[in-house]
Amino acid sequence: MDKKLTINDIAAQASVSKTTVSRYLNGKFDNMSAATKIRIEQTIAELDYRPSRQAQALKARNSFLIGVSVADISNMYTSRLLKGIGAYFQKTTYQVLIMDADNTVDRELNNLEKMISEQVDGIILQPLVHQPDHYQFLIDQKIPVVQVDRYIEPFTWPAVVSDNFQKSVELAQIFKDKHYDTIIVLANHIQGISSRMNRLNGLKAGLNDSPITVDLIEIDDSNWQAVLKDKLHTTNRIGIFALNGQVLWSAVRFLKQQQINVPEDVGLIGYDDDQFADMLSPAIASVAQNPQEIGRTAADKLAHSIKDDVILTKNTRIPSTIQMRDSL
Amino acid sequence: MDKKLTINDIAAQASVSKTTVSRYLNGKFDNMSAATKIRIEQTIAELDYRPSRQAQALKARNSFLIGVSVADISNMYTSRLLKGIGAYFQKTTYQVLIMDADNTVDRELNNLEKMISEQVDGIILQPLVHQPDHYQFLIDQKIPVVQVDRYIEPFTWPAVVSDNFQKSVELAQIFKDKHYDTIIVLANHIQGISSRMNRLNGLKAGLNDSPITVDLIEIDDSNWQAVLKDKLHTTNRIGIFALNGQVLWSAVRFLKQQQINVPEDVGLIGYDDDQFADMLSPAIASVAQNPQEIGRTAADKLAHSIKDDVILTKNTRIPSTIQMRDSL
DNA sequence: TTGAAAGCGCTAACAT
DNA sequence: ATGTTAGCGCTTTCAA
Repeated sequence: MDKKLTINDIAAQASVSKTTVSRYLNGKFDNMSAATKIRIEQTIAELDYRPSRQAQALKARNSFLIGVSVADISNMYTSRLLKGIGAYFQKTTYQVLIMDADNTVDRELNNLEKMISEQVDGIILQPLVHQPDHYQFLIDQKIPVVQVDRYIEPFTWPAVVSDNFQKSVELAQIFKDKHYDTIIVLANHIQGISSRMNRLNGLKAGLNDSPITVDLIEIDDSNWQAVLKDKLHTTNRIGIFALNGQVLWSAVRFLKQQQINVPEDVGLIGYDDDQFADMLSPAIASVAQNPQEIGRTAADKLAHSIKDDVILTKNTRIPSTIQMRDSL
Repeated sequence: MDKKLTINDIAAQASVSKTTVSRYLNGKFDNMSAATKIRIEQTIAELDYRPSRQAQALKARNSFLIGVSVADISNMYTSRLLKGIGAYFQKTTYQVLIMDADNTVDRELNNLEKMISEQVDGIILQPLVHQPDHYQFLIDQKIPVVQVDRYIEPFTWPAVVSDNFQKSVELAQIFKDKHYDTIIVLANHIQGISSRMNRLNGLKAGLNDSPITVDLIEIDDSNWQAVLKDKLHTTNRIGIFALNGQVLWSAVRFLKQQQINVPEDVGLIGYDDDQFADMLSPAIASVAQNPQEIGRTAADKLAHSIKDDVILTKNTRIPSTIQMRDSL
């Protein structure tokens, strides 16, 4: 493999100093003769030279790198989140370093340390842990961070999330109108995940003036199916509220397998994966978030936070919508 | 914001030269007194210092960055592909720079140029264009590249793909056994996308000893629904073969809306999104690829290609499996 | 209008 | 066992 081209090669080839080439690269044409400019331009084109971002970054003391840490890269919420983030930074000089924590705390930690080593200029974080002290090392770095989807408490960094609590209050009203007796909230490990907690708490808050009871089942629990089956043995009207797409599909699969009919035997609504929910028979009601907009907004906030060196700790809520369908 | 720590800060604090610190960082303890080692260790821990990868990379003449260019980040195939790639490089010193071409040729070009500027050590590419000359600038860079999912022809870089052709031959046998008369292949723009072409051509090859005809409908064509509807007006036994997940769901939605029954009126099988296909009624048969393994394999090939500076142009096929279900 | 030289944070050859 | 020094590719004074 031949050696990489450097600014010196261009300088030599164009018979100017590298200072002048550097000026050209940075658009400083104020005091440059047209002839020189053209010569450099042609040389660069001819040799197909591209300046090293490594070296530029070293000099500039910032890397033009944005770190993005997601909980699990392989779900649709994340995909769409990344779409929003990527589309934003595409138009800028920043590159995006995406790291997948794979829902593993150690891995997230490792990823964040790598980001620091990469001298990232800012981080978008979907945190796995909700205690701020877990992230103290990051706080100490004073790198701009924007949280997405969830947040640690108390607020240390701004967060861009869905209107989880409010939407669950709305959902509570629907359950009341439809005369449900019991709501079973089905979730992954919920403790400390603010989005999930808010979905649960919003529901409880919305139902606290009614006799409707709320039960939580975490599907990380290996015998959740038995527990759920047990709860379904009643003449009460029961609704299941699945707190994310993955959990929703677990529920659908379980109900199908148990030959429990929706909505006759039990009502069902879940978060995310709206397009698929629509295609089942019966069509499943769902709460549709807007992860792409969450990503875009977070990217925008981060960019401003980097540029203005200003620390915003406000929580931004992106509206989601309840899609009513036959399952409820 | 306070200035970043450098190797000089550690050297000063620990009263050694930065060379010694550098030796410590690189694990060269051969000729280092235990006392010095401990002192440096403590200083680094105390100040929470992390060496700058920018500077290390500049010195080492490589960036420890891997560029990944995907056609569209927001679909499940891609998510799982990235999972496999990320899991592999997680264990290495490489960072992954993911860029979404958003199915736009210009954007892919822009992304690849950015990767070159970042001096990436290698690239994993899901190419949008199949003419090698479109990528000539990349070929000229002599950066190791591994293609995934599809490939340009003639082979310039190694590719890791699914066994598309072979699996379609298998599928052809199923269509024959089930006495179909006509197969409608439903796809996105197919020209030049090797994976899609191979799926179509494999089917044709498998059917060429039978009277079964094959029709292609591209859903990029705005009136594909009318065309499809028209073809369905026959007493022939028709099977629809959707070449990816997105297309499959378009088909499902169309059939549902037209109240065309599967499998009574028409047979249906599609690529990808296997878990969802399973939950519909009737359950949809599908060809399940293994994108995570494709990603892992591509990452592994790329890593070797970088390390050994060896150019492999072999095509690697990762097996997929046909999941037969009620829809066919 | 242009160039020489210093320096960004790090590594490595060559001292001692 | 440790330090001095040069240099990676670039930008930026300062000088001419």
